[in-house]
Amino acid sequence: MASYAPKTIEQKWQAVWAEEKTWEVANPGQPGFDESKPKSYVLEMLPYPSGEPHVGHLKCYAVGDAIAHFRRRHGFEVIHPMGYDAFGLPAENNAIKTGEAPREATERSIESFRRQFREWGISVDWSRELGTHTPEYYRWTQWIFLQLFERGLAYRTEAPVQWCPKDATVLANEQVVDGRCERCGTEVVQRNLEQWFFRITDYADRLLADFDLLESWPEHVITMQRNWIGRSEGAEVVFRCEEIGLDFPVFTTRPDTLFGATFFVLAPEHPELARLVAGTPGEEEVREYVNRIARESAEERGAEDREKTGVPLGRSVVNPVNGEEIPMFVADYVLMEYGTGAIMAVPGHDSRDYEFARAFGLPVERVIEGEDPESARDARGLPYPGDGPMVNSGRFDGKGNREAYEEMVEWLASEDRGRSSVNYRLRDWLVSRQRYWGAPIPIVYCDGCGTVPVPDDQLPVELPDIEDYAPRGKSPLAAAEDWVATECPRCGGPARRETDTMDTFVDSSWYFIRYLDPRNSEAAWDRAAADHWLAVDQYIGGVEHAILHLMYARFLTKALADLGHLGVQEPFANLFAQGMITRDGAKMSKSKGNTVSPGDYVERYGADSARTYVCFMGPPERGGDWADEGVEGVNRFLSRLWRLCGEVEERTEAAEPGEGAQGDARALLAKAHWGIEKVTRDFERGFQFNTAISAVMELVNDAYRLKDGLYGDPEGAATVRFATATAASLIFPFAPHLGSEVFERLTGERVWERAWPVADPQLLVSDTVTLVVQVNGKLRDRIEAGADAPREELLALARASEKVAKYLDGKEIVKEVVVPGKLVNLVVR
RNA sequence: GCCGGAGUGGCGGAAUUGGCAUACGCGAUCGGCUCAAAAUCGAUUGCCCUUACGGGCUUGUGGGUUCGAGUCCCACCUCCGGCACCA
Repeated sequence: MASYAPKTIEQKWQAVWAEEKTWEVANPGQPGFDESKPKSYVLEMLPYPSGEPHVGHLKCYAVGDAIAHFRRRHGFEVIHPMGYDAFGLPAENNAIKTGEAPREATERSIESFRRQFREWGISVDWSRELGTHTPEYYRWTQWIFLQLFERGLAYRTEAPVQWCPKDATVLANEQVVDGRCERCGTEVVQRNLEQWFFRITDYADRLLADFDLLESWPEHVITMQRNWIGRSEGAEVVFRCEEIGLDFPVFTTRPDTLFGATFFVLAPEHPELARLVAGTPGEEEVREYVNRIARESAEERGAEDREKTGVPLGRSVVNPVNGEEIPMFVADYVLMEYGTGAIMAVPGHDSRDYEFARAFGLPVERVIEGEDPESARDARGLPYPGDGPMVNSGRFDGKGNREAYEEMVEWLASEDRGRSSVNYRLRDWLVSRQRYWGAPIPIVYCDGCGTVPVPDDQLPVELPDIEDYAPRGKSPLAAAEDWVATECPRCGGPARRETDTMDTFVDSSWYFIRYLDPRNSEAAWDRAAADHWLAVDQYIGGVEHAILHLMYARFLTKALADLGHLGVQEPFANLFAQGMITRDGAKMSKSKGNTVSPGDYVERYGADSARTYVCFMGPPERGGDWADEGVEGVNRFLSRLWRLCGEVEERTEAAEPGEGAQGDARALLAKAHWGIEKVTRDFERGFQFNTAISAVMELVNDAYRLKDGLYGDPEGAATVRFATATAASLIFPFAPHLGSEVFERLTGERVWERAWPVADPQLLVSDTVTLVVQVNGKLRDRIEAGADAPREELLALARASEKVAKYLDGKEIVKEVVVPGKLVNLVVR
């Protein structure tokens, strides 16, 4: 038999799957729909097609495909689609550099991704393939935008955004890393621009509460989202500046410390700042400070060890609880983006306010007694963040601060000077981009009618072809005059199109629904199809999307459900976050020159080896370092299985082993059933593919060790054949081509049409066990014993052991511990 | 600083409920096959002492619980990831 030639085998089976459309599934009501089977939606995050797929893709799709195969063979109708998140910056940046249209570069990348995914043998229903950059797709992205717009969930307003001066464009928050432009490394600055937003903050509480609806998500992903949403309960309290007659509300989580407020701080961006200081002696100094802060980058302002700075305003506000006048400051440690952009400062109980008070010589007052002055920063134990009895707080003195909290809020509400309030770190989702390569926002501006949505029957608003992609502070689309100038859909008068495009996260927030009905030209999806397949039963992807993509998709699902278009509240019932593959301990990057191209390994060792290796290198949820020797090792194992198959094919007849297997035949049969049990359990217990694969390796190793002694008798020969076919069946989810080939050669059947094997429980237990004998907890002997031997017999065996005897000599046995079927521990003195 | 994850051979990593530590793979050493090499098949491979027989030690560190701890409890150290002046 020829040596293992993965390419031949892989091409053979890929052709079968493509011709027979093996992995295609029908929707309810369509021909071929099988209503007897339960459905399972297995989905990997769709790739952004840029250049070639990398090892992260290989791992993601290898893991997802293994799950899809496993579920199919458990009787599920598995939907397993594929598509491309094809709008985005890299293609556009390439266009700016080379002039090549983003569409062309993108189509080329898609072609390369599609080819490689087919070469990997991923079991995809290709009839559902989609690209988010096609008018057939983004027409419905625009429709979703309009749905949100009509319900007030999409709105336009002026807001500070991150601006990269070098690229002359706004950046998404996620494109700003440590205050710098991800692309060119330039420090970003804030600018105020008219922007479109989605009202995700309306859903903050439901996004938190509905974690309860999820079946299985990694705890750390939920925690990251929880932190991102950043819900804080507290109170809004109004401080009044009598001099100019203005109210300043603040948000605080500690209304119980109100009596300790000794000053008041506004953010440098606070809109009332100019009015407050107009005509005061300090006006110039305040303006200089504000300008200085405005010029600073986010990186400088967020620096870890930054000293507290600020300027007094020469104004004061009145503390509503005690009528005290406290001085106002402007300081950059107060952020305009959070709360009201103003704080009451309680240096006695807040470390930041304390630092500021120290720097400016402001009074520090204690209003809660601490218990442990020892651990505190200054002699009086301040600032003290903990609980305790109230002091210096008027009628609240002596009460517990938790109790005072409630009463203080009630009292403020009755005086109309405050109320309980909840604040979030989460901001509304800024979805407009001054970019070309995205879905145009379907809005028209008319002098007469204002902001007018493009009617559904005029969708899609197609992205026009342009010549110059360079950003100039506006979307490159603004230069496409013919396209911008349009008619108002409402009055028919002259109007101008919105020239911003949508954040690509919008595209990828609903693609998993479009897969369910991808060719529908009448609607974004058929409700019955969506109801049948949703939610996604198993979602797989990199943990780098733990917050943004997953939260946006959750939000959009809820919004669409509220609008009556979906019947689920959560899109992804189960989430598996795969770990990142590194090379020489470092993240792969072109600049480091440490990238691994899956194509090279597929070419050299075959797709089965590459796929199996990424599943074998360690627990898939953890990262791992790519090692060429590791791929070779897996390739050796698959070659071994291949050679075993060839030999078994020649030397044995097709047969099921009988009941009466003895000796080595029985041992090998038992090992095969152990392997079935082990692989099945590893799948069910969180996709522990590394140990599943090692179990198949053990089975193949045992077959090699025992085969020569078994070929002679028919029972033994049948057992070797069974063991080899079982190994093929179990490795199939990881190495589908070789699994199919070996299984077909040995059984004449197609492995994916066979149900997943079930272990015979009788073969999982053996008649004898190795009894471990310990003296004082230390291993002294191992003895073969009957599996169900009673306690006395095991003790007798243990005492009879020569190796044990010398440790008992002259000692008294004070305790005998017997774990039936496992061990005896003799405790001596 | 806060939140999460992890520390086991030369390396990646295994270890049901507290019961044989180091499965499987890599690497290394030796042997069969070969004129030779590759491939392959087989053997050995945690550390220390010992010619050997055998013995001792070992899961980041230090304590504890237990007949028995990689696993449970307490304290600490290190590394990785996320968030970070969020009032």
